Amino acid sequence: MKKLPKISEAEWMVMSVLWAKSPLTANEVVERLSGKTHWKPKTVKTLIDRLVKKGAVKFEKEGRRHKYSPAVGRAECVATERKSFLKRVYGGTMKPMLAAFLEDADLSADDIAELKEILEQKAEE
Amino acid sequence: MKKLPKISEAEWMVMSVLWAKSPLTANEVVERLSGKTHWKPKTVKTLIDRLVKKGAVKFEKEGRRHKYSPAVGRAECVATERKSFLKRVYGGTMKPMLAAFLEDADLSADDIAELKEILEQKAEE
DNA sequence: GACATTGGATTACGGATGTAATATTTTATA
DNA sequence: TATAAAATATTACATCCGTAATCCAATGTC
Repeated sequence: MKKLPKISEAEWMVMSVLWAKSPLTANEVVERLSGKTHWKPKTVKTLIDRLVKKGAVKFEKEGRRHKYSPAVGRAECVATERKSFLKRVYGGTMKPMLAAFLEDADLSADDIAELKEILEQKAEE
Repeated sequence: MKKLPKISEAEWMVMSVLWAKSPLTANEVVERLSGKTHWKPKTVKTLIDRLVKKGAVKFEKEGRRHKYSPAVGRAECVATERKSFLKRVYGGTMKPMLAAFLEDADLSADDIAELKEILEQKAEE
């Protein structure tokens, strides 16, 4: 299992748009971020460059433009983030944290049903 | 609601020991961290100082020693962290993230029962 | 009282991050 | 073909973070 680069808070925004759709040009990324952030285009470009340098994003030249795509999977990054979060704030134990999340969450009846379903399936294992 | 200082990864270690017990002298904090980390005492001192400067830790002088205590609650900090995490990786929607957590988690039968209980109570609201 | 010890205060330093501006290279246009 | 427009590459810079070392002040010791 290859190891994932560390993605900063601001960089996550960029990765999110690329995970949603790719490949994209730098400008397309900028567009998709406007509204969500107030970053100048140059800022976005810097973030993309850093992600490329870290190996989290790759690109191919299409004509003379670059088309960027994620080089790492969203699921793995999320899992990494989740573990780091857990370790930091809950010392690694899942249950208290899940309890806190569930209590806190704003869930529809359907959501609740679905989550219960998951728990029931786990109970059977 | 006053706003919480941002606590870095290394600083969380320090906060954790102070949340577990306080007040403590700097050296007591160092002791409680040894084993968990390889930090030199000076490093721990720096972290404590930074936390004081941020307003996350306070102290009173006992003779020439300082006795340090948390100035912010663990629960609030955890909640803040949780929200930041959520926003970053799931764009703020709870359900998919909870589903991922639950599916992934290694839970005992008791844990599952307790979590289901929470969901059932929520369903009644 | 002089000196060693011990703790707190100040300073250090490289790398990461947020937030860009400037410079250079391509490409399109007149 | 000279120049403007656009895209990429390079550079900037303050702050935060990890990781300490050094300096100073109070205390205990001889």
